[in-house]
Amino acid sequence: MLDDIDRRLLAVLVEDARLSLKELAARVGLSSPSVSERLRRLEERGVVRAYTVDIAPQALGYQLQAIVRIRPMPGRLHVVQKLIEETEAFCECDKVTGDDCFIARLFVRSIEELDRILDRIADKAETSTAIVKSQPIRRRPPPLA
Amino acid sequence: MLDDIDRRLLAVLVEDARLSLKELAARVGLSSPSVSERLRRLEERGVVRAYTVDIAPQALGYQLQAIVRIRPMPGRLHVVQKLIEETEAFCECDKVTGDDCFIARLFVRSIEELDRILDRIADKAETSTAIVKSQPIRRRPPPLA
DNA sequence: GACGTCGGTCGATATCGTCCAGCATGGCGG
DNA sequence: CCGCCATGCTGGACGATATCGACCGACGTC
Repeated sequence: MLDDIDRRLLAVLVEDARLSLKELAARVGLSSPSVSERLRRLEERGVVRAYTVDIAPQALGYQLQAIVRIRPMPGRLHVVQKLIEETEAFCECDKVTGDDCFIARLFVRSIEELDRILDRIADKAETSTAIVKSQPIRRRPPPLA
Repeated sequence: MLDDIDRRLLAVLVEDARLSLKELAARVGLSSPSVSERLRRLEERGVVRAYTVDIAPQALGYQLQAIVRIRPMPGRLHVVQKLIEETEAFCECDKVTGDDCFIARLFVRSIEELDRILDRIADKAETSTAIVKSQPIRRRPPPLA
């Protein structure tokens, strides 16, 4: 599905998605129109979902990051999901198998803010909160091989 | 720290980090040299950590995503952390407070692969695995406001 | 073996990025 | 209160880059 050049192209873009076509072309050993065409097709096929920017949460004042496991009370699943989605501080949420229905990541400016947000869920779900102390692995794509 | 234009710039870049300076300039109502200078400073100050590409894991053959909580056995913390870091399938790992020492995200091609990877940790740590069924919120930055 | 398709290069032209000079604004000291 | 400096913006010129069209070669099909 992806050939070797596509993979190298993606690997380069993971590092710097703003490189010029010319530079990308040089890195993978093609001409820039070819690279342009390959990118177009990767986008079209949905391999590339988006080009985006990685922003340091600290720079925005978010000093705290928490991972919350959320188990809605019977019959409250949809209400809880909606509440999570509408809370902007939740920056990632997965619906998973097992007792915990949702696992979500939360960025907050303070413990008080964390408490305030979790309080709003407290009567509809049980939550277990873990504060992030460090990130041995910060978001990376799965191996391209 | 960040003014309104910086925030709008970041908001635009989150959506498409490959837009030209000219286009970015038009979106925030400045000239392109100004935008260029603002980006340079956002990068310099560490607000922008990187420009990157969001790749669909399915396109690479990763059909399964799991979230694993990992509790190393006494004295095994560093060995376990090293093992996690060296396993490329772990694409995110946070060290957290609480009983679970690590919470990690794993991309795999099959249940067999998941089993194989967790087996390598099994004698050094207890793990609880949750398979991701859907993603109500897929990675987004915290509110820029 | 001829033909169609796909993916590539090359060169011309349009578009964009960068550099520079000059100008407006806001904060500060005399 | 006024002048001065620092900062950040703009516009235009010029070099760099993207895009488009024409063409080429490899490969698979009939």
